[in-house]
Amino acid sequence: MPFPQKLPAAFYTRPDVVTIARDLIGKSFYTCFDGVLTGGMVVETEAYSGLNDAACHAHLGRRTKRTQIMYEPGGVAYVYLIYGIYSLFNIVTNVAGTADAVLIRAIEPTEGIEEMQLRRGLSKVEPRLTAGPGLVTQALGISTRHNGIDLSGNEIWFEDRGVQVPEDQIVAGLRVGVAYAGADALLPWRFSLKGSRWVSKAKPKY
DNA sequence: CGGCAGATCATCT
DNA sequence: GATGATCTGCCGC
Repeated sequence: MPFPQKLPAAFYTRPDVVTIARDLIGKSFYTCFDGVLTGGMVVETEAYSGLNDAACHAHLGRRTKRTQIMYEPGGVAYVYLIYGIYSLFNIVTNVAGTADAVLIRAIEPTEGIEEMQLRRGLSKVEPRLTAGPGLVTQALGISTRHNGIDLSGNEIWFEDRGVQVPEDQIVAGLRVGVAYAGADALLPWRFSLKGSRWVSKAKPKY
């Protein structure tokens, strides 16, 4: 099979959001706005499930203006503003009517590094470039105006570039910033690439 | 390096 | 009216 290959809709519509979050480690994440290509390899994700996950915005089928996009078929973006400052990017997964999503928390930069430095206001290439969910979106030029965008298009998409990540190189841990979710905060639904300096430094409150 | 205050606003109660 | 799937800068060690 020739690489690179844009991830097909079938990758996102699978039913297990936790599996999808794990599978995304090692895939490539790109944006191309006004002919400017930026991106890198996904090294950290978190899974959120509409069913049985109090940390999910769409917990128990909650439908609000903000969460409605999560009920679309897998393969579109869910982007929302947090703390009035940062846009967080998620991939909606599973079939229509379900509300699962994968938060992209960190990437290892590979394409358009200078442009990403410009967007982040950094003169050096360091983890602060893309190691965190609010930083990835800044570096890639993503904001809430991209909420709902289709990942089969040519502005925001994911690719399989043939990178093989062995199971034992993927670390499962607690999600960050979801202490409000009670027992569900203990779900090991955060995945990261072992040893990568591009994984965010944030630590779960447990 | 660790802890903490502050930024800033769309969304939801 | 309160809060958040965050990040930065400042302060003290």
